Amino acid sequence: MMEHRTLSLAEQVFERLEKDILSGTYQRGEFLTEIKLVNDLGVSRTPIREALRRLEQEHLVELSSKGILVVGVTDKDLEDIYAIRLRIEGMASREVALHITDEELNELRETLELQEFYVTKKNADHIRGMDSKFHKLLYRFSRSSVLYDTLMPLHNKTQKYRQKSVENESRAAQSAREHRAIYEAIAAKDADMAEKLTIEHIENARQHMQKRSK
Amino acid sequence: MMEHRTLSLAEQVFERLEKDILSGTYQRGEFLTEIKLVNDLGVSRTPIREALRRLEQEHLVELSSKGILVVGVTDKDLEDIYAIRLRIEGMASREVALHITDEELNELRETLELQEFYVTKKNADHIRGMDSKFHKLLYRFSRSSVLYDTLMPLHNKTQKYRQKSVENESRAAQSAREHRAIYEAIAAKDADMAEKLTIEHIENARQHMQKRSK
DNA sequence: TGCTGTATAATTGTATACAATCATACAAAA
DNA sequence: TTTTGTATGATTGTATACAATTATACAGCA
Repeated sequence: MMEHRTLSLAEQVFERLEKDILSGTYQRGEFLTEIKLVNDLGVSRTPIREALRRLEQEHLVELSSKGILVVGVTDKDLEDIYAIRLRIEGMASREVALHITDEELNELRETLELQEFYVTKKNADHIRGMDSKFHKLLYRFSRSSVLYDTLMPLHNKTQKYRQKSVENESRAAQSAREHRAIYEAIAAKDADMAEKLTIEHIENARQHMQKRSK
Repeated sequence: MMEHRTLSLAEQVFERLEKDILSGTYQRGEFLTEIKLVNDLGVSRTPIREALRRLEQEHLVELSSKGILVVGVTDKDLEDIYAIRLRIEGMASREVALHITDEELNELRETLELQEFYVTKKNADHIRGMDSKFHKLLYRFSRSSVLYDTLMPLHNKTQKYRQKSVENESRAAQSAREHRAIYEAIAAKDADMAEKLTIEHIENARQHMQKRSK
């Protein structure tokens, strides 16, 4: 396992497994056992079990006496996720526009500029990283832990779709432009506009996803 | 610890701690340690730690090297929760109306009738139990695990408020009437009506809460 | 053939010992 | 007085042994 000290093994195992499930390394329907994970990850069962409890809570695995069933994210889940985000993610941006500080605005801008940079460089992984960070910052700057806790898992579960999405150059560029528009509305403290643009951004992502899956 | 076999100790500890935090037995701001919980609950640290990881995920506690900080639910959280439920809980009822089976309809009706019975008996604890079950059934019958996983923790966190709410006879009776109206719309497979009535129900609960807290 | 009981193996569940980390108090020095 | 170092104790982090449960295969029997 990696060598970030300060992150407990349980934490590292959680992130690794979450990533591997969301990215498809562990396939939906696959069966695992704790012992297999001990061998794969080189840590004892204790941190693995603690990570599995959290993954179960996120509905990414189901635990039973038979073993660990990888659940992952279905196409139906993705549709439901976008339907929900369409209804509440605008709330977050509204709150951000109302309360953001200069320092937070800088962090948001730097993230956006990096995203735009990676779009010109056509680096899909980094684009997705910055796309993710932009949304995560919005959730945090909403100053609502409830919104954060609700939206983060929903956003995370779209990872596999977004990976494909950013590999599409025109969608990646469009997405960055939409982020910039949201950023400008927030910088102008225009809450109505920030909310409206965020809803449109989610709606565009949803339509792009549905178009792809046909 | 209790004697429900089939539920693991980790599961029981999670439910017990969740209940004690949501009901206020453990107060917000209070510090716990794993050893204290070992003594309080009479089980070893292993199941306690697994439960704590889940509680941390739900943002009911914060874990650090100092110990376990009880976070609980603030008034601000409650406002955010109702704002979110107002936007998505109607979605769930709509899906229920579109897909419910006769058997599920029976279960919903029996839950509703029990709630009405306990309202006449003025049994606040049981009213809240049935109120909770009604919502939980709606989430389940929506056939969307994403909606279920999103709405359940939000609903659970309103427990302390709802306890006060059902102790108010007129609000308890009104809430039961609203549930009946939602049930009738679902039974008639009227998705638009089910959605509309659910939104109104949440809005009423929210207004009642805000009135109380003044 | 199909059912049922039972032995066995695989898996998770739990407790506990020990390691590592971290907070704290306090003393020493600047 | 303030800062810094350090010892101590408290707490969490991790590994592992053992218990309990459960799935499975298979033999025996109707």
